[in-house]
Amino acid sequence: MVNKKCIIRLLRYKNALHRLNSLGFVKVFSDNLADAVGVTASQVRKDFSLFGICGNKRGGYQIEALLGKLNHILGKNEQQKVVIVGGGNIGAALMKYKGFEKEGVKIAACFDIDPAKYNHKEGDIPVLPLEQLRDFVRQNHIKIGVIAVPDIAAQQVLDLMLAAGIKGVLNFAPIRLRAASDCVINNVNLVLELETVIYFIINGLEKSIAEIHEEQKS
Amino acid sequence: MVNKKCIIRLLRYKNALHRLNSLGFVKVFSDNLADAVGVTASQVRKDFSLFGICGNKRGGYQIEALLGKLNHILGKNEQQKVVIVGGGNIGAALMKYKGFEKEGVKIAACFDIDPAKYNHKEGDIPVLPLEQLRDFVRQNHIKIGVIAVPDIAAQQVLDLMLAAGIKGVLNFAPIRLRAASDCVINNVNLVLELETVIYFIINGLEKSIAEIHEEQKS
DNA sequence: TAGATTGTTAATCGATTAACAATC
DNA sequence: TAGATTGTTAATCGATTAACAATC
Repeated sequence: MVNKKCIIRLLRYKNALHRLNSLGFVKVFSDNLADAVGVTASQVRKDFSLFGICGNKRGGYQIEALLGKLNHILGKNEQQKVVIVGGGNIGAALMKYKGFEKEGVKIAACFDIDPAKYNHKEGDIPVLPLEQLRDFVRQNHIKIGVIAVPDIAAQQVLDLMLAAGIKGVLNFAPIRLRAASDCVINNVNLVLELETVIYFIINGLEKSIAEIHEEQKS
Repeated sequence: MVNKKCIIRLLRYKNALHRLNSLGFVKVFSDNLADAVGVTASQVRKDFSLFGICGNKRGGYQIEALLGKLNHILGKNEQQKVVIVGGGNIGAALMKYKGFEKEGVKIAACFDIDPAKYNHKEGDIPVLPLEQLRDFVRQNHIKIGVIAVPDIAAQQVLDLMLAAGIKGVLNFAPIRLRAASDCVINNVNLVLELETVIYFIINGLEKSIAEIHEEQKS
């Protein structure tokens, strides 16, 4: 089934293939990819079959063709534009972080209610008044938003985003957001992530820590 | 089985109980907790039974006693000290973020190799030279670290941390870290989190988006 | 051809949920 | 007592892995 974990694997296959490609490799076997990403070869073939990706019996997969298909599925052929609401700690960190641009994700603008944060220096990501969110999102056909505001404001911000046309959200506020079922919400709770580490340190790993490693990111 | 997802549920039960407690409630049924956290009542009782937590047949659970047990399991009775390595975007955001303190997590210090970041203003979290990591961790008996350095430095930083006595790590660098099996590593890859949202927006939700919601954080 | 690898089906594994006896 | 809720066992569900026929 195509769930979040499956997509994360696809993204990792894509990254591994990119590395192999730039090393000059032309073809790859499910086995190699499995090693590179840390899953079984069965898993790799199963994932591909879910997306109708075929290789050559006995001949493995052509890396370039495979990369092309994965890039298409993952939306890597066009730049993906996102907006951030909240120019505080997390919002500012995300704006400065180089990792998004590398993956074809463009942070188009950030919105805040604090005039002290407004900024439109050449080259910088603009930080604009929240009132401009709606028009900006519509004019730029933006579908993805990041919520990086205090808990108390998060639901309101989500509602604004959805009204403006945003379809998917990465939410850093540690609250449960209510949204229509056709809206994708992915929550990242940094405190919770740290608290799980604390638990396993306090209580020892013997109670099967294997699962935390499952989260291994490529 | 006690895995990361189970611990996250426990943390949410704890949060929900805290709210109920401050509203003056004295007892709670598995049903109420299930509603509050968004799981089934069976799941709640199963989780509790895994940790040997018993209620009263017919009478539910005493909130205070239950909170006490969960706080104990989750290490909430003592303040948990952590260090951050990397005072860049993410490290700085984490230091300023108020959410950790509220949950009894104390960021004791941050370490960096860039002297421009060093700082020891009264009241601020000190940013110290990386060379001091080892002594600081040992003297303060710190077991938990956060890696917020560029990918290229992450493995080296992990090795330093482990050598200093750190047992568990929250890692923001998007690479696979190698560590002894008795070390807990929890990876958070912000780019990947956003990329999964992008996938589901591009390809529509019909392919079962249910699972991304599973990540709902309390 | 013989050998190796895919694609898919069946088996396994693990986690969640339902059911229900115990009992307050 | 009758009714409601727990704690636990059994059933279900879903995802991963193993196996193997197809085939290059």
